[in-house]
Amino acid sequence: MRKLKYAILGLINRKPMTGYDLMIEFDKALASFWHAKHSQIYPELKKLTNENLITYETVIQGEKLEKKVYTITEKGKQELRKWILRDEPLEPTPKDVFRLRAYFIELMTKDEIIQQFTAQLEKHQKKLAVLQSAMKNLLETKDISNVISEEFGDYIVLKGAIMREQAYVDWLNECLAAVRKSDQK
Amino acid sequence: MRKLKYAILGLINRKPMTGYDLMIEFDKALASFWHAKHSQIYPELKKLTNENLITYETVIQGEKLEKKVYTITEKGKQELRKWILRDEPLEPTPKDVFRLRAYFIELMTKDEIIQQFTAQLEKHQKKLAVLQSAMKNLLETKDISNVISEEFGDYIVLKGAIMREQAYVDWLNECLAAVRKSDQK
DNA sequence: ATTATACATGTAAACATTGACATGTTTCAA
DNA sequence: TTGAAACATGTCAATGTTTACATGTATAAT
Repeated sequence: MRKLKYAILGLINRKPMTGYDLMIEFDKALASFWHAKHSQIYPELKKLTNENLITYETVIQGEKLEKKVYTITEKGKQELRKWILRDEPLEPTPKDVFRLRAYFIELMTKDEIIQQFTAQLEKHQKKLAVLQSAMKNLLETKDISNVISEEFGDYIVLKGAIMREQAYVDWLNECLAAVRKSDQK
Repeated sequence: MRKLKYAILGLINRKPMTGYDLMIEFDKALASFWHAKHSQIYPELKKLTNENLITYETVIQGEKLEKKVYTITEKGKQELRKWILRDEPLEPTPKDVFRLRAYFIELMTKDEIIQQFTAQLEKHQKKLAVLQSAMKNLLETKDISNVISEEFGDYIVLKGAIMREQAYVDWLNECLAAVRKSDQK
């Protein structure tokens, strides 16, 4: 499927970047739906260069530090455009270790269940708060009135991330309520 | 992390099973938060056997078809119990190809955006309907009053899957509404 | 009887991803 | 000025996952 290929192609299409820049984008803008380590990014950039989907220009930073600024080629743009319009079947549901633990709830005592779910709830609430503040910032600094724009892309994935986290928090709260009101040990 | 290890251990702990049974469980009961192909399951069963976490008994099905029914050992139970109580940091958000496409929305025209989001919405609505009917069935056939039971485990993960799908559907609807009401090409 | 589907178990190559190893420069604050 | 953090690029081994290869039995319907 080469999904990383398209993630990189899409980012470089937005604007020319180095491998390091890509790494930062994966950790910031794309963090709520994608991730890649630099050890995966650099070899993929080499591959994409060999396939003539991107090219690079070496730029000197300061005195002698070399960096490679990658730009998408026409061929790259064509492939990216073809990919974005593909209609593929729904992916299998993503793996979720906490749900796996939750499924085997019979292995815990009531106190342990409450402790596990509370800890998870706190983590997701924190994450939700971060996303909400990112949204506040986005709405203050960016114009999202144009639906066919990078800004609108930024907006909808952030909105989606918030709704997903909210659903997770709601679920954890419902589980906790059900467990707390039960009259078992 | 050996997550598959614990998924298998947890399932075999619920009741003795063959590799084939596990495969079916991954596709049915665990489908909303885990998956594994038989090509991954059989080698892992061998590994767990070598580690003395499970043992098997060969059973003849019909005339000569041999199947291996695996049972968890005391050691296996101990490791499983230790795992379920671990407090680990939040996993990175799962990858989602549709969100990746959505992020690069600037590559599409308004009509293409509507077409893409509508297709995705239909798929998630179908999935949601399947989950809801599974829930209806679960509530009719199982007693979930005991919070420390396999049935309650089945219930909460199904509930979580429904809430997650509902959030996805809501998100897609919001995106579509925003795109439709915009007055661009 | 035949045939399709489900049951049943494996291996091997390719691909995707992570974690560790490896190195060096630049910038900014104390 | 010195030290930490950020900038910058790579490789390699191990692990995780998918796809394809490979084989055979049992069961239920036609």
